[in-house]
Formats: sequence, C-alpha cells, structure tokens
Amino acid sequence: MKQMTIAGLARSGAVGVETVRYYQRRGLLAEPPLPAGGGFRTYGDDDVRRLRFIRQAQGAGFTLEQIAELLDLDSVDDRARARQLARSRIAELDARIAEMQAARDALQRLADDCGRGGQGACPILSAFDQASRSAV
Amino acid sequence: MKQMTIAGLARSGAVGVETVRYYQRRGLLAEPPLPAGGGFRTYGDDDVRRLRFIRQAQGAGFTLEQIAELLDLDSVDDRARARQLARSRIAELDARIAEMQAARDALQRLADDCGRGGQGACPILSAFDQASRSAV
DNA sequence: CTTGACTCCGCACCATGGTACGGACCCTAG
DNA sequence: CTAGGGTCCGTACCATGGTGCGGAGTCAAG
Repeated sequence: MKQMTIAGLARSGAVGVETVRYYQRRGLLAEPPLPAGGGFRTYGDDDVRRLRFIRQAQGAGFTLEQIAELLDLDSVDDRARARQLARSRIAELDARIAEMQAARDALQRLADDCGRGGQGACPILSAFDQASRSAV
Repeated sequence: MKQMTIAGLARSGAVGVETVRYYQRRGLLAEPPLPAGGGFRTYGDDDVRRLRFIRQAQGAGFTLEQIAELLDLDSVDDRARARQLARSRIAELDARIAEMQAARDALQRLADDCGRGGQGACPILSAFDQASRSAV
C-alpha cells in the first residue's frame, strides 16, 4: 500500500494528471482531503485499482456516466439492482460485439476480395451489404 | 432506383436531416447539384447504401474520419492500399472486441457472484481485477 | 535557503458528432 | 393563388471526454 501523489496515480493508470482531476470532478475518483498541516493529497492502491477499472471499462465502450454507475455497484448493497444493471450492460455489450464482428467479417471479405486478382475498385460497400443481409 | 429528397434519405438511414447535411459537410455523402431550373436536390439508392454503410461502420466503432477513408477504398483502385487499410482496421476491431469480451466476462462473473447468496456489496472491482489477470 | 519540480485551483479551450434556429425559397394540395 | 410543409444555407449551440494555462503554494535536493 505505497502512497503516492497525483502524478504517481496518473502514471499508474497511464493517463495525464489533468485526466485524474477530471475524473475527480466527475465523481469517478475520490479527492482525498488535503493533509491538515498543509501539503499534497496522497493516493493509494485503492485509487490505482479504481482508475484502472475506469480505463478498462472505457475501453469496453462504457461512458463515464455508466462507469460511475458501475462503480456504485461496488459499494452499494442492493444486490438485485447490481445484478440487473450488470445484465443490462451485458446485453448492450453483446449487441456491440455482434456489430463489431459483422464489421470485422465484412472487412475480412473485403481484404480477401481485393486480394483475388482483378482490377479496379475494391467493393467495400457491397462487402458490407452482404454483412447486413446475413446479420439481419 | 426511386429518387427522394433529403428527408427521404434521412428516413431511410434512420437519422435526422441535419445529420445528413453534417455528413455532406464532412464529405461522407455527396451533395448533388441543385436542379438547373430550380427545385430541390434528389437522392437515390446509392446514397441510401452509402448512408447505411456509414451507420453500420459507426456502430462498429469507427470514427467518421476512418469511415471516410473506408469509403474512399470503394472508389480508389489501389488494391494494395485498400487491403492494408482493411487489415489495420481488422486488427483494431479484434483488439476492441477482445476488450469488450473481457468486460462482458467480468460483468457476467459479477452477476453470478451477486447471485450466489451472501450480503454486502457486489465486488465489481475484483471481478475486473480477475479479468485483467487472465487477459494480460 | 534557493532552485526546480510538483501540487492546487479555476477557468478557458479543444475535437468529435451532432442538433437547433431563422429567414428565404420552392412545391403541392385545396 | 394561398397556406403548409419541406428545402437550403449559414451560423450557433450542445454533450462528452478531455487538455492547457496561469498563478500561488509546497516540497526536496543541493
């Protein structure tokens, strides 16, 4: 549990100091009180974990508002609500993953088609047309 | 090939008229010339396909700038460049899909853990800790 | 005990992806 | 031929997720 100052926290989450401060303003990270006799705020492992969680969730496509909600789950003891929220996020993720898979497949098809001889343009629009026909 | 006016195009892509105009400003959609003798611009199936493509690609997490680049592939005849671009987008998508899968699994674990008896908070942070340990 | 790096704080600014608004024009139905 | 709804165009505004900046205070090494 080594203590650090805001720059250390930022480094440990691979973000800028300003970003940490922004998350604090948004209520995603706590802003510890200034030490009584003057000095700087200090942060510990909990803050590091929380910051890393935020970045992971963001990478997974959650908005900061949704992340705030998820973080609340950690401290709230309404398990039913937590489960429900988790499930709705899972459904959301499943939908986006499916979309991205379809796009991936379309691009793959495009790369393949562009590979097989022929001249002229690569038919990206038709590659995606196929994707929507098979997906929907 | 039925012609339509901008509102029809917008409807066919489930976006607002202003959004179509925004895509035109961004160069993602063409702005057909005004008819010589006065009147309104008309749009056809090509525009509809293009607009739908934009929405699909956006759903797959591409930025409008990347989408513009993808659309260029359709008309450009540099097949090598097209293939390369497609492949780099595929790699990008694979990474984001993996991230989203990890988040999905973490949320699933959370929902499960919250389900199995016990009281108190749901350990969402530790659910994600596990995700990063197994993923990295 | 000075110098340089870092903190604290507020406020301004930025990019992305739209959304809204107002006035002029056009087109069609009644 | 007039009323309504849609188009056209520029410009302004919005939310999200940051990024930068200036000035004052603080801390640690030399």
